Amino acid sequence: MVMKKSLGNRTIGFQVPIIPRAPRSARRGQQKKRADGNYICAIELLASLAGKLLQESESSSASNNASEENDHLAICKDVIKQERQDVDKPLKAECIEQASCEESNFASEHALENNEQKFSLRQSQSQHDALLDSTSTFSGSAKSEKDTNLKPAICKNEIRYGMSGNSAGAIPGFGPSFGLNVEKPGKGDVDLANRLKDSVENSSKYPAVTNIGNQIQKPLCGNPRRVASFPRCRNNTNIGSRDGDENFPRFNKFSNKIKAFRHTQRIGDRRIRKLLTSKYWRAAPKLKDCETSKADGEMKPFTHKRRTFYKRERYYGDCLYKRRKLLDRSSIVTFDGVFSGESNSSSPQKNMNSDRNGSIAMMHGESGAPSSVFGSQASSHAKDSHVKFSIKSFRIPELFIDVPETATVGSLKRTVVEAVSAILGSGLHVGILLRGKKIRDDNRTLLQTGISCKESLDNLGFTLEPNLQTVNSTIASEDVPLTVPYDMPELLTSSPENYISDPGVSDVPSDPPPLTNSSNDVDTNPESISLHSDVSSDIKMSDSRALVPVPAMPLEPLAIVPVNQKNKRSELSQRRIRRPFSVSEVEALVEAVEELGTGRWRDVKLRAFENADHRTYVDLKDKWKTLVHTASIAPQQRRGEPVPQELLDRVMAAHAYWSQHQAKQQGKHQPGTLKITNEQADRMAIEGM
DNA sequence: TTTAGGG
DNA sequence: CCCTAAA
Repeated sequence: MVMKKSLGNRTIGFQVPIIPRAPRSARRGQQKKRADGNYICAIELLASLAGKLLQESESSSASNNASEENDHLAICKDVIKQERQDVDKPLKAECIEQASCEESNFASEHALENNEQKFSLRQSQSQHDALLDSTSTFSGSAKSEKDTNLKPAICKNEIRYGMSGNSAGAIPGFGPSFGLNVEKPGKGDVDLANRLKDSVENSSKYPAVTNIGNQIQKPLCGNPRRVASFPRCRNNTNIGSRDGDENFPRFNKFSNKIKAFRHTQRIGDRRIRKLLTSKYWRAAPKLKDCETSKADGEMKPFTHKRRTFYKRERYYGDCLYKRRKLLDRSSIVTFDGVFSGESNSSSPQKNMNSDRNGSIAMMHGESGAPSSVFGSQASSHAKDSHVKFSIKSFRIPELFIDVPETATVGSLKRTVVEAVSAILGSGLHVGILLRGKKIRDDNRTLLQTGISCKESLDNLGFTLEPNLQTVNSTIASEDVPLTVPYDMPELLTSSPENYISDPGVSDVPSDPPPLTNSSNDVDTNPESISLHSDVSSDIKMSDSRALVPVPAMPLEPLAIVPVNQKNKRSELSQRRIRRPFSVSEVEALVEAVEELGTGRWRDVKLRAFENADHRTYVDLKDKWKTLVHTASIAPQQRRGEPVPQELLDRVMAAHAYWSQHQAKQQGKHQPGTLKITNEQADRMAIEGM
């Protein structure tokens, strides 16, 4: 039998929490075995690490893992529960270092709570439970540790891990729930550059710090990368690898494993890719630079206010730096935004509206002033008016997974991951939905689009879509004032005025590490980072975490077939931006057609639109078609920029002429040859020509 | 890749 | 504008 699972375009809210966990089995230092099994996935690695930590901390009572694990689970759950109770208290504490594991747990937990309902995968209950368990376990282990000396180390690791995960970027979409606030700062940008520099510089240092952590930490570091690798990044420049390998001797082991894993994955990817490549998924995938994404992991840290944030930056510094190079442009801006965003973090509640996609909450505020109330709207769209977005989750494309009945749950998970990673691997970009409709015009301002109104906020949704590598690169919408990044494949654009960032989008493409951590996306991209930073508020933190945690599922080769015709197009390829023909273009077209006829669009293109890359011969043909139609209908019925009747007459004349001449006899016409039929002449006479 | 048409 | 079958 085949199981079909459909993710549908649903928002998957909480997946995040799940992600982090690795199967318990992975936990106890059994990594070796894992390696053999192809299964090694970042999660597992993490789990293993966690397990090691536990072992050590718990005194190497190593005996039976199983029982211990179970205990851990129990513990975790308990802890979680407790934490939940405590949850309400703000996470404000700046614990970057101390960042208590608890918090992290809490975050994930919280995320779960919030998102559970949203969880769209219709997994069998058992699977679901399994996921939860694994998650719990993971956190649990950490928790148990907290009392030990290791605690600090662990915490650090977590943080780090999270960061790296962020860089990995990835999947946010998929699991997406993350909260993000976007805001365009407008000021305070000044420091950004410096900050960035610092962060970058520090990034190199960071490793050292990490090392202090000891073995455990090392592994962690490795994990992120691993994760990164997951995604099929081939090119990986692997930032991680470099640093990691050098710094961490042990890492090599991992890397080997990882490689193996990758290998496996690739194979799987291929399959997927094939599938993807099929008509529905044309866009798919190239993997861009995977590097950045590497890490994954839980993203806890996210929020811890600024401090944390900075740390993160350091961690990722390398990545960021690279990214920056790659992306350049607006990234910085984004950052700025982010930083400024911090101020926002005000009330957690901000995010609260979720549309049906469950994803977004927007708020308006004047120049960054936190509008605590969600709808506060853009009362005045004054110049500096800003729109704040808190994206809790993204809608993802529907996925169909076809797996043998005999497949294991683990394989199913892997399959899902694979499918997800396949999509992610191709890169994502964000789509914006307003009242269920996609907004494609990136050049429109939020105001124009209506996104700034309260109502629209309620009906706003963000989707993650496979990125066409074709990047329109419109991205640099520098010219465009407010832009919704929507089209941009990779980068989020930060429009000068408003900025909406799309978390993860850009990064994602680069690394789709399926596994993990979602955070990466966000982190990776400067933009995303910025978003996160904004989120600093406690609540937000939790949200962000949620986002981060992307599911870690091991991959196994299963067949996943993205189907969805509905989505197919929307997700894969962006519809080109509509660009109405101007009168002058119409004139040029008419002229060319008069001379060349209606069957030589290629020539028409060359003759009259050679320099207009956005006008393909198909476009010209279509335009001609519409012109003919336009000319044949009453002027009142015509829409758009009116075309001079004179041109329409010529269109009709040419159309008639070439129709009669069976047109297309290529070649023979000399310019000016067009003859006007009587009918046309009459018409012209009537028109007064 | 182009054409030609339907959507 | 998109998508495709044909050529």
